[in-house]
Parts: sequence; structure tokens; C-alpha cells
Amino acid sequence: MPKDGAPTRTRILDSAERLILQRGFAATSVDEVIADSRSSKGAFFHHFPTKNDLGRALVARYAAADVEHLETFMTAAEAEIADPAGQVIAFIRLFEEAADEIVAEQPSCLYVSFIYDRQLSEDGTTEMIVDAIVAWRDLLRAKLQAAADLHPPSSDIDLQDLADHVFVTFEGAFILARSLQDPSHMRRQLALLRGLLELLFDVPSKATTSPRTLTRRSHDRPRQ
Amino acid sequence: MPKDGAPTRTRILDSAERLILQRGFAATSVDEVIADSRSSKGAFFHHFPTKNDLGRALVARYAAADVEHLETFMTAAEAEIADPAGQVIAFIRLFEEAADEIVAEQPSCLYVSFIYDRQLSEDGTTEMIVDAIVAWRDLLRAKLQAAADLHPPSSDIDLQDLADHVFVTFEGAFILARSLQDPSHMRRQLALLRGLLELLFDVPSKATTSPRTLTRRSHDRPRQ
DNA sequence: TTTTTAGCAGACCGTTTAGTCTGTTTCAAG
DNA sequence: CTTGAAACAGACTAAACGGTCTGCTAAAAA
Repeated sequence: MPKDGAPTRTRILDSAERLILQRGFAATSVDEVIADSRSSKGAFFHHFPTKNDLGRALVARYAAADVEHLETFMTAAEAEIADPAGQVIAFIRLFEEAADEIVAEQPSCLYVSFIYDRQLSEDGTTEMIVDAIVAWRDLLRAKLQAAADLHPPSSDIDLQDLADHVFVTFEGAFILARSLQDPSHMRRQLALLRGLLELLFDVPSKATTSPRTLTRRSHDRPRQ
Repeated sequence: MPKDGAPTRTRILDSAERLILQRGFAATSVDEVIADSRSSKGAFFHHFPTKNDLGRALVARYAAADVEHLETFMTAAEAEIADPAGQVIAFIRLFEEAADEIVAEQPSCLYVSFIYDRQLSEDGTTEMIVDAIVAWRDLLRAKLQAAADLHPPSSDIDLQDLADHVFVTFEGAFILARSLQDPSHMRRQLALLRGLLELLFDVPSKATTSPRTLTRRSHDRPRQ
């Protein structure tokens, strides 16, 4: 077999992801991706027959990483505490601690770039996004169900919607952070969500073990 | 003065808004807008010197309507009840009741189309979006502050972040509804947010007065 | 050593794009 | 009725776009 094309392919995907997260899919030209990745027309269209194929590959990679992130953090939360309500709260706290880093290297969510950018269900991208969202909702709903069975929540809240609200908070926080150009909103919104979950399941907030959350109130002046 | 150009201008804006909400700004061509609005090149570039000018005008109109919507509903909530916590909850409930209609005629939020689509701070659009977001956060924060002063909330939650969480829920719900192609998520996420606020401020949920919320649980099978 | 094939380079091409230009129509002021 | 300026209509253009094509190179199989 001839020389390995994987590094070039990865370089193209990396450049495309960066540019598309900044400008959007339609607003990013193939030539820009080629220039940024220091490849060529030949290389690009060798790996991706069309621009849409690049998009599909990009979403596939992104969704896979997203679901893996989900599972990694949930496993870590499960190792930390036995109680399912505590696990959900620990899960959110792990994302909270990683929030600044996540937003720094990803100013927005690739899902939205594709959901908002292209004509819906044009090809297989929407399905991949749906699958990832469903992975989140199913895993979280199971946890929340288990939590609700143990500590009956203080309010009759729909658990499916509550599971979805985690995804909703992520996406909304991305938009808020980007609009106001203040990346800390991701961490803050996750902290808020955690606080609401602690309230709902009557789990005491252990602020002392999570020093980062102590700085939560240092933003009375909006940074803009 | 010659004939009135306002109707044409409005027709172009309406078509552009529809198309851009579906496909995104960059993915919508001037020619498509012209065809959809049954106008012409001459008419278009008479009213909007460049495509970006159309975008700016569109966001200006959208943001003005958004802030007006905010103020209308908050005024209605204030007329309904004196207690600030109850006002916030009534405010959310009003949007809940309007949610299906809103999503039906607007499958997504124009802010996101511009925040995600164009290079940030290219022109004045970002500022207009920021102004609208700040209007939401300021009005809601004031209400939440007043509410917290009266009924001290059962948890030490940052009120600024809580105010922002309303916007976050809207934006996230738009994305969820569109991704899963189930418009009911907007209503459901707002209902959830209301439930959490009722819990936080210890306001009893009056489900009987709001018949729509009774159907909240009729979605065990995701519609997809 | 020869052959084969994936990997790549870059000139090239047809189409679409935003934007221009030359008119023509409308309508009210003078 | 004339005029003047805003409101259009639509042919046209230069640049950018996604995609093609021909050819070269590297490396492993035969």
C-alpha cells in the first residue's frame, strides 16, 4: 500500500472544524480549508468527494467525541458516588470544571452550525446529531429516574424534559457565551443547573470541595 | 414624493427572514430572496446597498420585536399578580402558552443564525443582539432580585445567572426542537423552567388554571 | 526491477454569487 | 404640463465558488 493519507485527512478535518465553528459551514469555502490545512485541491477532493462529505465526516467525528465525553464523565461520576442523584450532580460538576477549557478551544457547538446552516435532512448529518442528543437524553433520563425513585423530588417535574434540559443548557450557554463574548457563562450556567438539581433532589451543595465554584459570584459587572 | 417603497422593503425583509431562518445567512442568496419576494435586483439593491445591510436591517427589526415581546409579556404578568416571583412565573407561563405558535412560525432564532454564521463583530449586528440580550437579563434580574428580597430563595443561586438562564433555555429549546423536529420542546422546556422557579421561590404550581400544562406528560415516545 | 495504486499537486472549468449599470415608471411638487 | 427624484426592472460583469482533470510521487507488492 502507498503512503498513509490519514494525517492529511486529519489536518483537513481540524482546519475545517476550526473555520466552520467560527464562520459557519456555508460561509467557509473549500479553498479556505485547503489553505488553512496547507493541503491542495487534489488532496481535499481525494479524501472528500464533495464539500458535503466533509461536513458529514466532521459531524461524525464531533458526535463520536461528544458521546465519548458524555460516557467518560458519567463513568467518572459513577466512580465518585453511589447515589444516582449525586452522580448526575457530580457529572455536571465535572463539565463545570472542564467548561473554561472546552469553550476556549471550541467557541460554539458544531451541531448548531449544521442544524442552522444547511437545509434540514439534506443528507445523513441530522441523523448523527439526533443520535448524539438521544444518547445524552437516554443516559441522563435513566439516572434521573433512578434518582427520583430513591429521593422523590420535591416537585412533579417531567424527568425526560429535565434530562433534555442539560443539553438545552449546554447549547444555550454556548450561544450566550459567544454573543456576549464572555466564555465564563458556560461554567456559570452549568453551576446554576447543578444548583437547581441539588435543590430538586435535596442534595446538599458541597461548595467547599469544588473551589472553582466559589468564584461564581465575581461578575456583577457584565464583561461584554 | 414618488411611490411608497415600504411594502416592497417589508416583503423583501419577510422573505429574507423566512429563508435565513431555514437555511442560514450565508446559505441564502440574494437571488433567492428576490425570487421569493417577487421583487427584482433593482428593488433589492435600492433598499439594501449590500447583502450585509439586509442582515443588519433584519436583525434590527427582529431584535426590536423581541424586546417588545419581552416588555409586553412582562407588563401582562405584572397586571396579573403583584408578587415579583409570581410575575416571573406568570411571564414564563405566558411564553409557554404562546410557545407552539412562536415555534410554528419561527423554527429557530435569528440571533443564532447571525452569531454562528458570520465572522463576529463584522459590523453592527452583534451589538444589536447584545442589546436585546441585555434587555432580557436586566429586566429579569430586577424581578428576581425583588422576588429574592421578599421570599428568600431556598438555595443560594446567582440571580444574574438565573436571569440569563431564561434566555439560555429559549435558545437551547429552539435547537432541541429543531434538531429532534419536535416543536413541543419549546413549551416543555419553558414548563420545566417554570417548575424549577416555582420550586426555588416556593410558589405553589397552579396547574389547574393553565390547562395546557396538563398535557405536558403526553410524550413518552419521542416524536423524532 | 517493474508494476500498481493510493496520495497528492495544481491548472482548469462551468456555475453561482454579490453587486453594477442603464434604463423606465411612478407620482407629487412647481 | 413639466420636471425631478425615488422606486423599480433586468441585462450584465467580475470574482468566487465547488468540482474536474491530468499528471507526478511515493511505497509496497509481484
